[in-house]
Amino acid sequence: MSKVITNFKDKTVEYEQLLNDFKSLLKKNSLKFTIQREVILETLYNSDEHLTPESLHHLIQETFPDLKTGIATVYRTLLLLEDSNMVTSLSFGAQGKKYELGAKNHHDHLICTECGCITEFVDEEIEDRQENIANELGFKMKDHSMQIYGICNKCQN
Amino acid sequence: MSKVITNFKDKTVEYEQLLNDFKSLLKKNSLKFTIQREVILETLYNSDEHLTPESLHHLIQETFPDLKTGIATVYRTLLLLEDSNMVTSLSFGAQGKKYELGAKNHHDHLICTECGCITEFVDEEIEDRQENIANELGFKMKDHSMQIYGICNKCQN
DNA sequence: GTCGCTGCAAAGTCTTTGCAGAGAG
DNA sequence: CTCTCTGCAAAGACTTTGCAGCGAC
Repeated sequence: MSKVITNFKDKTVEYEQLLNDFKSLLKKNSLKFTIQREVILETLYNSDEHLTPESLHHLIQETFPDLKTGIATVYRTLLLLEDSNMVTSLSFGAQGKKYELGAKNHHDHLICTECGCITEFVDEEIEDRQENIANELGFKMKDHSMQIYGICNKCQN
Repeated sequence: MSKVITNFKDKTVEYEQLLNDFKSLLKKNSLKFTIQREVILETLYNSDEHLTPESLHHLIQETFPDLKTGIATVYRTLLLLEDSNMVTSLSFGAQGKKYELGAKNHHDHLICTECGCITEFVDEEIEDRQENIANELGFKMKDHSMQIYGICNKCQN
């Protein structure tokens, strides 16, 4: 049975925990914990959306108008977070990537081609099959992504 | 049981057929059949690789040195073919898209993160589940794509 | 204090577009 | 002939990089 994930962040990862992970990561690599990096992590955490670097940047500017965060820092931090597997990126047909927190909370995506909205879900059956397929073909699986494109409930009206 | 697709093009779509489809498509939209468009379709057909616009362009320049095909025409034709569902594009983590012929021969992809090679496969079980999941969530499915990332057999050595 | 980080702007990529001449129908 | 295509080069969109001053540790 597949399961729609509506509030997985609250259930599985507390912000405190996330922040600590981030700090450990930074310390381990002799990197510095800056206000910009914190704000980026926090904004990603508080957003239910899948954000592009640009939309994330806008959101930060709105939420923290006093902090002049440059788009370059957003890009740099997203790369850092992605390399550390703290965020995952989705590439779409068009241009640009969208980022979301939490590779640990694996899930796949239903993407509406009308309004661009994204619904997340997990299906154990598919997860298992993917692993099996990779094995069958001599592939050492590291990750996977699945997108279903279609028209969401709202847009069908 | 999943199935690796090794030579699906030969088995399912003849080039003649493909070319005719393309010509019909063009005629239907009052577009013209040009040598550049033919060469692009033919090169896509003859290649087993998933091609980027740039690699396709290079390949064409090598194969048809007399024909000065511009990269812009390659982009324009790929967009045309994609809009008409004659080719499908894959977006990767990095930048750029790769194109392949034949939306009709649906299959998913195993992508090696080391060498970038792509193995195609079909798994009925997953195909069915995807359809079901979309239905369960009130989604009218139009298309889907699935990629498994990992390390291929060769690169494990 | 040191050394990494930031914002800015410049430089890179990749892709799209405008245009005048070429070519398909 | 007409109207679309093409190649070229310029423009655009998105992302990365260099640098000088700033700030975490």
